Amino acid sequence: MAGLTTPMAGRADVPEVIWARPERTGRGPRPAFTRADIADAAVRIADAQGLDGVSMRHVAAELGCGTMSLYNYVPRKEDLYELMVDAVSGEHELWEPAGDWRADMLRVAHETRALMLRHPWLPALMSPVYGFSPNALRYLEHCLTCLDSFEGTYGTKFELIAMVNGVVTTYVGNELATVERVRALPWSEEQENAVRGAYLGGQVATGAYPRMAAAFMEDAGPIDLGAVFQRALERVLDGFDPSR
Amino acid sequence: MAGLTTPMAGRADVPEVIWARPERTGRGPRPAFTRADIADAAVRIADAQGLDGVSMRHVAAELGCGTMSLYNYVPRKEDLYELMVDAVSGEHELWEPAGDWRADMLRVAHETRALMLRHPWLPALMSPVYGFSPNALRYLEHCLTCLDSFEGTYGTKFELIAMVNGVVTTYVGNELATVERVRALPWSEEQENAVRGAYLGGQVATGAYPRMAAAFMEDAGPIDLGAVFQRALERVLDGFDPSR
DNA sequence: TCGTAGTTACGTACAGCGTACGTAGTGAGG
DNA sequence: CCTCACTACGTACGCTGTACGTAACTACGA
Repeated sequence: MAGLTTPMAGRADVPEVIWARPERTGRGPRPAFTRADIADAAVRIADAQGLDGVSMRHVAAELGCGTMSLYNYVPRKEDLYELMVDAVSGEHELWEPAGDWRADMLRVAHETRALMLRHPWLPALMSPVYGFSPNALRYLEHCLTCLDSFEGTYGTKFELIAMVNGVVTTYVGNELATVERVRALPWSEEQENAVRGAYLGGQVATGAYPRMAAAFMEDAGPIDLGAVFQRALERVLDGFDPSR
Repeated sequence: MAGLTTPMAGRADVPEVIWARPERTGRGPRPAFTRADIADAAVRIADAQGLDGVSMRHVAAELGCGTMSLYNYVPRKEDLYELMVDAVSGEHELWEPAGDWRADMLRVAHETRALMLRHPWLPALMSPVYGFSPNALRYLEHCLTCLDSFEGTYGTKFELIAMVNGVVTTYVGNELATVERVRALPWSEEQENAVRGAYLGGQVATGAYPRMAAAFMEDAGPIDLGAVFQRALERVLDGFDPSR
């Protein structure tokens, strides 16, 4: 019933976790690339040209093989994304926790932010990808180790980790979105800001949004995204901290 | 220098906030549709077929006009998305706050969750879209009104609103991702879960992740996503609450 | 009153995408 | 040794966003 197609080849017609499939089965000519080769090529392209540059054709070209050959390694493009996320997840440093879960989780969060700033396409892939890749498991275990000193069930620990990761992804995602948008648009940042600022100012000036108007009066200095990030983290951790 | 092309028509070659452009300028034949018509058509398609169904061709067909006619109203597809987000943002009820910012923000969050469950494509559009559409401004002003009883600067209020919205988007996004993924995949949910569970169980059984293994031992009941959402919100608000 | 300029409408076309399918060649297992 | 699972990859299909050109329409300035 399921044997009508080639049994092992990764054609997309049966559920599959890519990590459960062995890289090499023995039969046939030996594959020209490893999964790591493919992931690295895709990451290289995404780092240089953004996520839009990651097409099956481009990755294949980067590897120097035919487009369709990629499908021998990766049944669907979604799996290529999973490979990419796993590859950069391997960059997480897995240090020995200091024993203070609050400080340790803060450190994890800041390192994750740095990772995402290094690979700006990562936040966009964090939500859709949910497979537990090898490096994701290692990262999760590391977070749990940081929480050894946290008094609570594993359920609560998972909720803490999910919350911190969610906040990091959201904040860095926003941080990057503004930067990337500016870089992608065919006109200058000044033009963009001028047009949007003029529109927003005009709207607020109508008097329909009195509190927004008051907020504009109050705000003076430019916002420090790093400080905003730090405050957000502190508050989230406060929400889990029974001692405060 | 910028007058080489048609001055007013929304061809994408100069920065522009779609909301600043008047729907009708006077000259030429009167437009066959309003922006609301277009937004509604797109929302209808997205609700029925998901965000992938929203292509310029499909929306045009739903409206009963040629594909390229859409570009008279919407210079780029991104603007169509902005129209969609604004349209459903109009569904936010703007009630009179009770005066307890914590309770009021909780209510806002739950209503936003309901809105997103009604329009499952919304979380996916929340991050990329950052324009201050009319209904987004109304929503923001409403949140600020809820925070009248909150002691803090407008800067802090904005951070609170951003945090709550971020948490809602993230959580509902995850909630929906699992549901949508199951619906989109060509095999059954049981098959999917069996395959992924077997893989995950195998990994944990290797002993490489002792805390993950312990967590699996502990967990018993199925997780109630609504309760997880509620707890996350409470904790986030705790982080902003000086009285706790 | 009449041109004309600024619009609307839309067909055609292009480059790019993911990927189904078919075929040819390779090499280990029964 | 034969067979069969695998690798490799060219071709092709249906889909996408959208640049461009043309024709019809209408409000405004002269």
